[in-house]
Amino acid sequence: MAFAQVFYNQSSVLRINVMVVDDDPVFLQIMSRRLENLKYRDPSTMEITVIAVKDSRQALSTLKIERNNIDLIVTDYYMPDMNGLQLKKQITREFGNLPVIVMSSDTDKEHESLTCGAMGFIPKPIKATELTKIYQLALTCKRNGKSTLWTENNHNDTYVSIPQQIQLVPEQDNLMMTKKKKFSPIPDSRSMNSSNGTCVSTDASRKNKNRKPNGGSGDDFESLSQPSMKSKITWTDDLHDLFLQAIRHIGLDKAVPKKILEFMNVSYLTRENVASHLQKYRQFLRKVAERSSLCSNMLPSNGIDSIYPYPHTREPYYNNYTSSSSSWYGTSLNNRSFYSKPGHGLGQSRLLSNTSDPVCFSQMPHSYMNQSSTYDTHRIGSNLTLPIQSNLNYSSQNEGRRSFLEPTANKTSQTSQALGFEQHGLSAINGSGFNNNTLISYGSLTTHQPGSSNFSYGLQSFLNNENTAYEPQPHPHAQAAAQKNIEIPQQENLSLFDELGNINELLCDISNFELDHNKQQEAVSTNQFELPANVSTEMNQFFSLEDDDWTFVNTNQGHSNGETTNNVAPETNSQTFNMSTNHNQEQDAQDFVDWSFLNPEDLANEYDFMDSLFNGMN
DNA sequence: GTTCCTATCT
DNA sequence: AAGATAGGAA
Repeated sequence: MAFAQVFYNQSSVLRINVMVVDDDPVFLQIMSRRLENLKYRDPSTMEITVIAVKDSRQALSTLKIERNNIDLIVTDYYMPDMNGLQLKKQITREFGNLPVIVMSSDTDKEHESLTCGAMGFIPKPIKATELTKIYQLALTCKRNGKSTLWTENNHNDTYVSIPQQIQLVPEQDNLMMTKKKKFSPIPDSRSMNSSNGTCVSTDASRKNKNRKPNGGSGDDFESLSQPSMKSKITWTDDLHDLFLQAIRHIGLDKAVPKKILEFMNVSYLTRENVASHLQKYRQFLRKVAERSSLCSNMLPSNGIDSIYPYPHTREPYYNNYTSSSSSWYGTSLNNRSFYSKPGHGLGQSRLLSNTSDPVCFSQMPHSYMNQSSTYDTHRIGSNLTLPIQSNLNYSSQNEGRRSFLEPTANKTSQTSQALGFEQHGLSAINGSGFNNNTLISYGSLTTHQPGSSNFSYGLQSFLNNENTAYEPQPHPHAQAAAQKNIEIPQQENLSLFDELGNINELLCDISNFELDHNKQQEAVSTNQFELPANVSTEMNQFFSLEDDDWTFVNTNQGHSNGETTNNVAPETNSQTFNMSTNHNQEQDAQDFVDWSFLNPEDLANEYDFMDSLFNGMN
């Protein structure tokens, strides 16, 4: 049984896992111990486990394996190589929206931390009350299965999940109370006029056929409050990356606005924002599909290659698409697509494949990082400061504007989410590293349709809006209780071919690999597909590297043998913590909680190894 | 009643 | 071009 399953399966104990990152070993140990000692009250129902790592690299390495099991990250600000905020950003890029609290003796960093999306800031030295807050925050995150924020209104051990909030630009702060009156989860813009922040009745909204111009022309209430505070959201690179991660996580064919929004967990995003973006995204995909269909008819269709629009072509993408296109993304493809870059794969959606390519294109504006207006700090009865903000920074309009197809600047590993990483569930360590949600999503097996598009049916169905039934992942909290019944039936069907589906989605350049077409056909009928071992290996490596995602490789290298480590139940009453950064751990560190499977030092070594591989490819 | 999707608007 | 909104439909 996969580790993650067992991890949650042990009992109904709500396990809270906090990763503490600090280069000061003394502080790290003290902090970790004190945090662990916070498992107070009722240890039979809750338990806190601290994963202590000494630097950002180890933190990232650990997350690559244990992303799903870590509920909260508390990091020092000043650390070698990468400071806490840089770590936070990297975490967001690689793993999505995980709650991060920054701590530092330099209180000047509070503002920066919160601006940059940290969930909270704790000044050092840390008081006991802060520790409690951390614990509560972790607990809340765990229960919520998502980032949490506290506000002045709800700091009494209550919480509001971020998606329920609408990000307000600072000028809108005085609307906060008004908007908060209604806490319907993920408000529909039919109820919430997002252009002015005013709640209107659903019926009125829907029946209002006279659209109000942006900024609201004299609509009584909102104009009184804040005229023209239309906050048209801008899909910045980070935001878009998160969007892509969500889609890849959920599965292309199952990605609906609500689920995407949940995954993204960005405070100021509404479902409508996502829906709108999704619509554009689908339009783009459709276009690409059409293009590829046209081109595929002119190219031999063979195995894997057949799923790839222009597998052998190394010409710039725009060579295939002339300026005759008048569509917005056609223009993008021609003029500024990332894939216009010669030598890169063709027909690849930047939407689908955030690349690890180091080439920098237009610089993503970072000015928003310094916008003091992007958040509103709140003291919550302690020194722990929490922003009314999610993990992404609000980017004012016209900043960071970019096409779907524009590259992400300076992204080196932005989409390296583990295959199968799940925000709420278990899958990272299920032995395969696959995303269970997407396992059966994309077969890429429909290439035998004569004369038709070679796109996978996953994509086709997605484009056709053939959403398959989506089964929401229960939150870990729920899982803790219901885990016993959780099966991963797809796991037995796990095959590289499932990955191919994803890869197809990712549209990586896989021209160097070929599949036995007959084998592929067979797989179509049996839904059981095995690649030749050598091919599989190659593919694994290739995909892992190409997609900047080598977790898959790592997790299959015996590092985390779930069977052997899973049954080591964290001792509820243990007062220990695992100083996992040290091999010469103190005795109490390994008494009960066996984190050895993710020995950060080993991970760091692998990281080095893979990093060198990865860099070597560039 | 909510969410999805598409068309349409800005 | 990019995002918001309306309204039918599931």
